[in-house]
Amino acid sequence: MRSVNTEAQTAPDAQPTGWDFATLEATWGPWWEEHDVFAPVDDGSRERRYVADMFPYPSGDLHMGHAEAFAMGDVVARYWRLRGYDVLHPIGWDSFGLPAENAAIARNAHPAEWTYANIATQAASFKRYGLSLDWSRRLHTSDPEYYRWTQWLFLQLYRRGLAYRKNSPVNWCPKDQTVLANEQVVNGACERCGTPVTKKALNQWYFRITDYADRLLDDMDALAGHWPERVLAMQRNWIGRSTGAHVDFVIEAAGSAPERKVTVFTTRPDTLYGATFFVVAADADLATELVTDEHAQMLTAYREEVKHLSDIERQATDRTKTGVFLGRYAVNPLSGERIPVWAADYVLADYGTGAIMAVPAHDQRDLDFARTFDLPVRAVVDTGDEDPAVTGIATAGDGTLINSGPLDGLAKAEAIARAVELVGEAGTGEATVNYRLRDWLLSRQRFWGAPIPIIHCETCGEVPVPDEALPVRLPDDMRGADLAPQGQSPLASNEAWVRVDCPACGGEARRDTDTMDTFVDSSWYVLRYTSPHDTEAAFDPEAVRRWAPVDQYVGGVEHAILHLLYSRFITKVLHDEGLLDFTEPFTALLNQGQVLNGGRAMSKSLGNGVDLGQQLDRYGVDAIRLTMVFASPPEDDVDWADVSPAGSAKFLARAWRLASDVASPVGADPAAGDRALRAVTHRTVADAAALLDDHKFNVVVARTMELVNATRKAIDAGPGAGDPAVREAAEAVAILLSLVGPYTAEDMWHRLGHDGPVNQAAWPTVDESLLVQQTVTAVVQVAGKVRDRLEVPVDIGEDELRERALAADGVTRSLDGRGVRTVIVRAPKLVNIVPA
RNA sequence: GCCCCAGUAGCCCAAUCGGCAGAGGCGGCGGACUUAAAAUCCGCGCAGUGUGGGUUCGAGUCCCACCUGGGGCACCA
Repeated sequence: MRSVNTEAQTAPDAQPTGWDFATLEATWGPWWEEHDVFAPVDDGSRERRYVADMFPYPSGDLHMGHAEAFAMGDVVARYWRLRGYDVLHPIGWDSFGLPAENAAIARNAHPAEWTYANIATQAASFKRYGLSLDWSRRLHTSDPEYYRWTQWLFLQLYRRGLAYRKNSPVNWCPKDQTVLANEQVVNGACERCGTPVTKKALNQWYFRITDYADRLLDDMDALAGHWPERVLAMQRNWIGRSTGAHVDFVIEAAGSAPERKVTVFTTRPDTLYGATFFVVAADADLATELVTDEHAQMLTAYREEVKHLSDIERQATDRTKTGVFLGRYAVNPLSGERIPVWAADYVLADYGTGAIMAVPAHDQRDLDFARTFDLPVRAVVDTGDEDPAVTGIATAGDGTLINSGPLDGLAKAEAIARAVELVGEAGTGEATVNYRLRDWLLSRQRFWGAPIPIIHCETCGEVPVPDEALPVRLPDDMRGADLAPQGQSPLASNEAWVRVDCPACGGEARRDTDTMDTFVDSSWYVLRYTSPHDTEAAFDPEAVRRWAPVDQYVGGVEHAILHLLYSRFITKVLHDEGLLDFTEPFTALLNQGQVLNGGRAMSKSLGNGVDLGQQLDRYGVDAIRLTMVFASPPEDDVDWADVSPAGSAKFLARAWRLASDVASPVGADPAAGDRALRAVTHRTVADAAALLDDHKFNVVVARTMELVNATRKAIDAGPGAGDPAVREAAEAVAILLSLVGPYTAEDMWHRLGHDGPVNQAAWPTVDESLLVQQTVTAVVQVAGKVRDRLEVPVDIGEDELRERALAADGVTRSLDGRGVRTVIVRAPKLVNIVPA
């Protein structure tokens, strides 16, 4: 059985000699704070870089996942500082949200109490964790000074027509008693609490993110190579652009119902002649509008039935198709054929036009429906497969058009183009594009969020709260049971808060009582970091120009769509508003993996949780950070059962001891030092830079370990502790180690005789001449197998190397009299002799 | 079903352009020091790169097919 680290199984280890992490932490933590080491200078003397970690939600204390993510971000921030950049590395809290409200209800408190207590705990933990953050820019999205500008942002979108209210069936979480955005529904369940989501017809606020679908998609080209490919793939998938055509069908008059036109969206206009029936979404208004009196009762009953299905049930793909005939007929605009109109729940009200032409021969869903209700199936593309009417398997591949009048004989792609032309000429259709992406439902019926800054007036309608009246503050007299979910926002019951004079007419009016999705808060915070104390604007355009966009963003892949898509959208809106000169907020993205234990995510129910605080107590901050970084590439998961924080501590102690052993004075000229050790030092530093640029932090640690080993050997069994090359190596170790073990590295740096912070040291200059080797081992292969090695000068010529290789003992032995067919020479490293 | 990513030693992981499969660590084994242990130091690599083909003088690396694991999308017309 696989072992799992748990508190119960771990007996205290003895600490490695000399190195005492508790003392180092107590010494250097306060010293960094006192000397304000990590705030950017922002005076333009150095090139600026902006690195941000996805800010935390203040639920309890920091956990192992935070420890990993922030360790990664800090490597980048510290590396860039060493490379001479002026680095902005801020911290803040995503401090609105449901957990605070639920805690407040349980404890009869105000959500702010729980929230700010947790923030204080987390802030203390962040400081202990030794992160190189600029604390002066700290922000909390639940501060009125912040959410004032979130409300301002809402009004920008409102004024641009990008924020609107509509009545629509929306996702409703019965447990949390609030609506959810599409992005927050995972497999038909609430992303937060796992409760199956139901549909509810409500009037809700939306952001028109679909207007930006094309740009969100196309601008990803610029992110390729800098963002993880899978995140881009997920966003592409989510936006789901599909090209096709709108085609108008006339629905014939029937009884009292007049003739009317209904448009469908199809990606396969080539199959128009194969449409044998017509389907509208059962839950769309269109269904009730079309149904004849005779069939109305059937439809009502069917709609009732559909309404009671959960999303999970409705989406089961193996479910038998259901639907009702509406008593009407649609006319095919090309063939003139009359086809029956049905309502069914497999057609979605909010995708395309909520109506489709059904081509059962070439669409599996339509075929399933046709077979259930015994509707005709007519193949119009000869794909070479068997007849779908017989097999029950729709054919979607390429083929030759048949039974299709003017399209007969064309291939699929040609037929699509021709069909679009034909409907275009007839004035009954056109090419179009459709998206899976839906508008962003942002209103929430909960308390702990930024109130939507709209006032509802009977005379004037929707009136935006004037900018100077912002923020619309949350009342501070609501607590405990006042906040209990009740199907509408708790704010609605606070009459004193709701009643307000209309800003337009002065008459009696009421505030909008919904609050904003917390993803609105987090969609713009990286802009706020550039001027967090600005009281005149959401952000100072000058400051944004200096720092933004974020050069390196770090966070978990769980936000691959949600937060990242929303931030990209908001950035584009602010760009269109003329407030930003860039259109993407995050130039580069790094997704750190998860921290697992025993192959599974840590969880209470599995009992495999590892407490960060206890790990820090036991091994020290540096050892935990080092363990996180060294375990694997940043984007891979770390399994705590597979790693050894004790081993990390051992290495840190080993590195740290080097500093005390160095016997040459500060400034000793390394040129006089041992060349072999110097070559290792300079090679390591040069490689580390390339590896860091490539985010291979685990390899940087491995290379640092090598350098430590080489230095140890030089002290004990080489030129000795007094050699200046040993000092040079130890200083390089301190600098490299400062990326992941800041306390240990800082102490080393000072023991080595330096006064300033190690993170303000310069990245060591690499002496290229030390990287050049005099001789190199050339490998001699016979038929691809290594048969000999030769020490040769690096600049050996091809001919000479060939001769020496052919004369090599191993070659003669291996050839054993056989002749030579070809000799491939790659001077100076390799010769491959191909025998005859 | 479609789309992405990954399979290297008992384990975590390295391996610029296709060029000696092993840098680093964990574990294991052996040794030095010790009355003993801890700590420290030294030494030892045990797999031929998921499978099968292909290209090449040469493949962990490139191509094709497949297997396994992880993730995303999925009644989206």
